[in-house]
Amino acid sequence: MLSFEQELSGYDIKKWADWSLKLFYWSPSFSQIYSELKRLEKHGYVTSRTVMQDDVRGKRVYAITDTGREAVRNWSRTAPVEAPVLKHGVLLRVWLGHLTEPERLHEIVAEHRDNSERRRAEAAVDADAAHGETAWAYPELALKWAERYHAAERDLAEQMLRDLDELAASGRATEPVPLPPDSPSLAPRLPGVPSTE
Amino acid sequence: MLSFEQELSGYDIKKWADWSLKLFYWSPSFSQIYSELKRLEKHGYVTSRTVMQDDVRGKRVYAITDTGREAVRNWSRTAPVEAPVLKHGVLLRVWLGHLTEPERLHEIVAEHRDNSERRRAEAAVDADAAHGETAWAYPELALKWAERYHAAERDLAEQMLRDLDELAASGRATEPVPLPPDSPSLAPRLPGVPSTE
DNA sequence: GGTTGGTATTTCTATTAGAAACACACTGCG
DNA sequence: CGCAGTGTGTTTCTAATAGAAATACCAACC
Repeated sequence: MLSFEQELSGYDIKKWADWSLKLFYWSPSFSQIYSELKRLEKHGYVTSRTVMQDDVRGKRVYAITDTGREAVRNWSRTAPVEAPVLKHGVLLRVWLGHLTEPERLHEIVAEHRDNSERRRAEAAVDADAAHGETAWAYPELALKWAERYHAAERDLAEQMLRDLDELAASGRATEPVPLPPDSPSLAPRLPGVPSTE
Repeated sequence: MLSFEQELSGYDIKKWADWSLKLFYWSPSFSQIYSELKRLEKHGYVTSRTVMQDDVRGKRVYAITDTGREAVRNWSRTAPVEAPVLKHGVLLRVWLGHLTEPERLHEIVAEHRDNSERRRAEAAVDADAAHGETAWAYPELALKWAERYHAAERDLAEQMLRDLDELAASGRATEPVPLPPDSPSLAPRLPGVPSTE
């Protein structure tokens, strides 16, 4: 992110990542960002200086070095093309469809479809904001890709709803045994169990 | 995975996850699987027994308990619908397009398009293998979804290639300064630097 | 005057990945 | 026969990453 040639603090990076990077990559945690910046500086890939905001408060901003720029450029050009990593909780629950009543499963997928459409619209707004700025030509391409990606995700959910309906109509959907009203529950966390005793 | 009612060892789970779950979720590591099975057993969600394969060697297989089945069922029905997590290295490199020569970027995206088509075809084969088995009705739906997902990913890559060509034609693609032949390199790891001194 | 919210960073714990080591069985090959 | 390679099955170690909380200070708002 520093290769865009602006001085950034750890906090700046987190905000920017949440806003932009998040559309096609996970946004790293604060602890990750701050420790990584220190490591990058130790290796000479970035330098830092303290900017005073008033008499008392300062913040540390980082800038990329020539070494760092060449290193990240070299990475981007030569790293192997790897498969995207996906963690799709909704699909996991479809895969485990035998656990859920067909109507509830339908609801879950429908909610995902609606969320996808909302995310598509958000990406469209961001892509418009970047439009025309030469400095943001590539980020704009990524945003346009994100817009289409979420549209595809929405359509895939729509098709899944049809598949689920068809399965229910065919009678091959196995209804699970009903739960007692106060069944023990895993916290909504995946894939493990809560670490609490 | 144990809710499919088969006794499985940690090794079985890893193999199955690599084969099937991987299409829409990450496949957990061995260390994660084995420690999680122990924790699940401590909480009473699974039980285990040792199966002797010959006089010397045995393996530990796990089975879900009633408590465990109700817990995972409850999770699947009530967990909030969360956004899928995506880590798309190729898109990250497009976003950082100012670092790479346009021709090289084109190659990277083209390779990703080809990989997506290959993965689509693989999912199609697996979906056929599951076809018709009532016990695998939901996994089959997930596989069909994966097939369409990879087709969409392929098409999005194709469209990205057109966008890249258009950007290059417009002259707004900023060619990076050439690298000296022996530039320092980051290991192909993201987003940090290698931890070696 | 007190609450809320934003900036900015550190620290702690838990989760997860990844590699390696270990042990044994089976197969193919010279 | 010996032996390399491959697959099953599990454990252990280290590193990476997430997530929450704590700390501070300032500004805006009621």
